[in-house]
Amino acid sequence: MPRANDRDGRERLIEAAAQELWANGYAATSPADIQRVARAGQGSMYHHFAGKAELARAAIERLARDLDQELATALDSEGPGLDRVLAYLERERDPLRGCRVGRLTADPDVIGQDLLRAPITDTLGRLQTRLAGALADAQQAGELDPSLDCAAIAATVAAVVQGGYVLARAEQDPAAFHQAIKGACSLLAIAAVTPTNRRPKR
Amino acid sequence: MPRANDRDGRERLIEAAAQELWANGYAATSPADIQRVARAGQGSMYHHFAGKAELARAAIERLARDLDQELATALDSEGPGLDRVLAYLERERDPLRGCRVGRLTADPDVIGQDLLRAPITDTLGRLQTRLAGALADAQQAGELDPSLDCAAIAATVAAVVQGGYVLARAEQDPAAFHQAIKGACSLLAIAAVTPTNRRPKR
DNA sequence: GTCTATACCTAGATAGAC
DNA sequence: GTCTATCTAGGTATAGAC
Repeated sequence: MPRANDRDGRERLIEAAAQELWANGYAATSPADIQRVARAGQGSMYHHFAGKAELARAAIERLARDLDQELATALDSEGPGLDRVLAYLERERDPLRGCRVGRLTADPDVIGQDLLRAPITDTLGRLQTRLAGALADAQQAGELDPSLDCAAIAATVAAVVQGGYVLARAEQDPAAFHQAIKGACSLLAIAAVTPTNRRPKR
Repeated sequence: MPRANDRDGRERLIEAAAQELWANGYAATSPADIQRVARAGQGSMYHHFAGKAELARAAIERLARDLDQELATALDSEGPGLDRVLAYLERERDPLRGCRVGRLTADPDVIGQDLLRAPITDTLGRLQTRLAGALADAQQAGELDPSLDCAAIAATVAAVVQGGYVLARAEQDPAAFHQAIKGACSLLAIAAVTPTNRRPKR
């Protein structure tokens, strides 16, 4: 029975693979890298997993599950819908590290294998569903312009975060990420204070 | 002197490398791949370039220059500032293919070598400068809420596009990209129609 | 400039001992 | 379960002929 601070080899391999995938992506991560980080040998890895792809699958599911749980905590909380969306945008992050889930979409080997891509599709899909729900709450409460398409705004909000990582990595400067977030918040603020009956009914 | 339709080996190598980098990224692109696409041998490639990194450098500069020129045409045109920003957002793209420049930020080998990263930094930086300029024009013309920080909104707009690619690739569906764009356009539309004197001067 | 041959290393995986 | 040895293919680069 595995203990928290003395995990068995299988668990160490999954966590090492997750860490390497986050840092380097799939193509640039080799089984040897993972074994070194996990302090496990070849035999151990190939005993627990059929190969690189299967270990990556477990690691991606882990990364996706962890992020999904964090987002559930952040977004399904109590409080006004708009506050939840803004809190998501302003969540503490390490911009230069990139999104542990979104960054894998750059890897053709990941995108091309349904088993590897599915956790990514799910997590980013659930994120957008949560955001859209919070935005709908905001509209219900009269906090947000009711003419807006919640699903579209949710996609925009998720995209700003994913794209913010891209800009920050391109400039090697976290400020680029924060700029993009700031702009998104200010646009939402305007959509929030706009009178709901700005447009005539016909 | 090279002709357009019978380019020399060097040119074919650069274009093949650019194509492979766009499709697969740096780590997953091998010299052999490039040679096959370029219909060039080992000797040819190593005659023209010192190695994979140098060829990639030429290819990334090519990709970045081409995109930069396209964006200059699209964004430095005549016309109202806000129209130019919306035209940029609605530019025709292949969402599943990803951004030829932005996608390279996922590659640690690219981000980690200044010579490979510089064209990416430049092109995305110039994009944001152009967007900020168009937004400032819009503010000058009274088309856009003057309380907005143009640089921040420019970063947001650029991020929505980059992130839209991520979402589309995650879902393997171009609709995800278009949703994110649609939301951004509708937020800008609200910021556009908001009266400029909504906030009292003091 | 381009070709072929060669070299060395790593990726990825298997086999069998313990 | 983990270890070591081994294997094949491919990545990356060099050498020298043409």
